Parts: sequence; structure tokens; C-alpha cells
Amino acid sequence: MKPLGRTEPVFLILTALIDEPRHGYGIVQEVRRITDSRVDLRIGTLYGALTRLSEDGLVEAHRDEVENGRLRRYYRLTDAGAAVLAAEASRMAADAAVAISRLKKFTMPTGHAGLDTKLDTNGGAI
Amino acid sequence: MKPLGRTEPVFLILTALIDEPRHGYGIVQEVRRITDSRVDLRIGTLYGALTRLSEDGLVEAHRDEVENGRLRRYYRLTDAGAAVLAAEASRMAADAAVAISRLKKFTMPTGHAGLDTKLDTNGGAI
DNA sequence: GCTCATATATCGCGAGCCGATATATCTTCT
DNA sequence: AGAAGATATATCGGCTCGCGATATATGAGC
Repeated sequence: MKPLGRTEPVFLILTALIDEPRHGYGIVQEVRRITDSRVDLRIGTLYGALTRLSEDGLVEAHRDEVENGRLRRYYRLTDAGAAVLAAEASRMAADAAVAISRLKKFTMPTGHAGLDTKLDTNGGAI
Repeated sequence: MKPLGRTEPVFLILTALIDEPRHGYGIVQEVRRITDSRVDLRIGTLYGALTRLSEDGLVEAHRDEVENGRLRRYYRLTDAGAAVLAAEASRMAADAAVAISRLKKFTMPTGHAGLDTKLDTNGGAI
């Protein structure tokens, strides 16, 4: 199983495809939604990533639709893609947990007031 | 505040420096320890990252020691570095939480047994 | 008619990870 | 004594990848 590039855009593209197949622009919108408008996926990033993910078998072209003259190419997450994403999510959660735990332990007591507002472990879970 | 490259190596370097100043090789060892030997930081990655992080003011050269003819250059995390790391950790935790939540909701029920073993939210928190 | 949202796709620059390489000391095993 | 491995620093070049720029086309709203 190829380890995946470890970058946020790719991670969020796979995450957006968990529940159902989506077309390119639909992925952009879903990523914006699940990140609470924090991440605006760049169009150049998206299609480059989709090409690579398809080659690696993590996503696959599902179907093409033509709606009012506009082409819609749907992509779906493969089982391999879901497995890689799960491993990646686990890794990220572990890394974040270590950093947050250490920050609380060593940085907070010495007077970095206000920093704790950023330590929101739960995030915008959907 | 510069957003930071969003890559795991840089994130772990900053994390390793939270508790106390460390020299290059000490960072490699600490990263190996806090990731439970999962991440073996590459030497080329390390020094390139330290140069960039110094230029951005997220870490700074603390002191140079000579121990048995071997030079040790210590780096420490700056307040700016701690702030950036906290923001980054928060972002990662949020992303991971969304992915894990969605994977549980949509992927697990349809028969991807065994996948849940990877969904360890707590990770190796230290 | 103009602008904005929707929808796809490609090219090139810059940033960054990492393998390879170079150099030097100390300890451990044969 | 010699080899190997851990400790310790640093640089260079290739490859990957994010993203800004660019191109193209339809429908809605002003």
C-alpha cells in the first residue's frame, strides 16, 4: 500500500469522497463545507491530485454525466483509498495528539496565555 | 504568521523541540521516540528544514557545544514557533476528526471489518 | 452586455522531502 | 589492528506536488 503524499489537499479530497461519489467541483464545495470554509481547494491542485490518485487506484472515475451542456465527471473512493485514508487519519490524529499534549505540558504553564484557544482537539467534526 | 508547509517532518521537528532545546541528531532520536519508531527523520530533510525554520523565526540556534570533539548545535523553539505549531496541531486534529467520523459513519457499516483497528484516535500521546 | 457561479483541463514555477555523498570521532566486536 | 555501527555535522540534485495563471463553455442575475 503506497503511503500517500501526506498533504492536506489530498487528504481532504479523499475525505470528501467517503460518503458518496462526487465530481470535481462538488469535491471543492464539500471540502469547503467540512473545513468550515477554512480550505478553498485550488483547481490546479484538484485535477492534478485526482489524476495521481486514479493512477494509484485510490479513487476511480465512476460515471460521466452531462447536465445542461456541462460535463460532470464523478469520482468514487475505492476500498484501497478508504484503507489508506484511515491509516493516514490515524497517523495525523496521533501526531496532533502528541503535539497538543506536549504543548499543554510544557508551554502553557510558563505563561503563554491565549494559546489555549487554538488547542481545539475536537475541531469541526461532522 | 506564516502558515507553515503542512508537512509531517517539519511538524515533528517543532514537536520534538517543545520541551527543551535539542541538537540535530537529538531531534532525530526524539522524533523516533514520540512516533514509536514510525518516523525515521531523514538527515537531508532535517537540516534543510532547520535552515528554513530559522529563517522564518520558528526555531533559533541556542548554543554550540563541543563534546569529545563532536560539535553539537542546539536549537530551541521560539514563541512564534510554538504558536504556529499549536495552530497546525489544531488544524490536523480537526481534519483527522472529520475523516475518522465520516469513515465510521459511512464505511464501517457496509462491511470493511478490520479497518477500525487503524482508527486509533489517541495515538501514542506522550 | 457584464459579472459571477458552475464545470472541466493544462502548464510552469517554486517549495520541500529524501537519497546520495562527504567528513570525523568513539565504542564494540572479531 | 581492523571493521562496523552509532554519533554528529553539512550539501547537492532529482522528483513530487501545491498552486497561480490560463483557456474554454454554459446558465443565472443585474
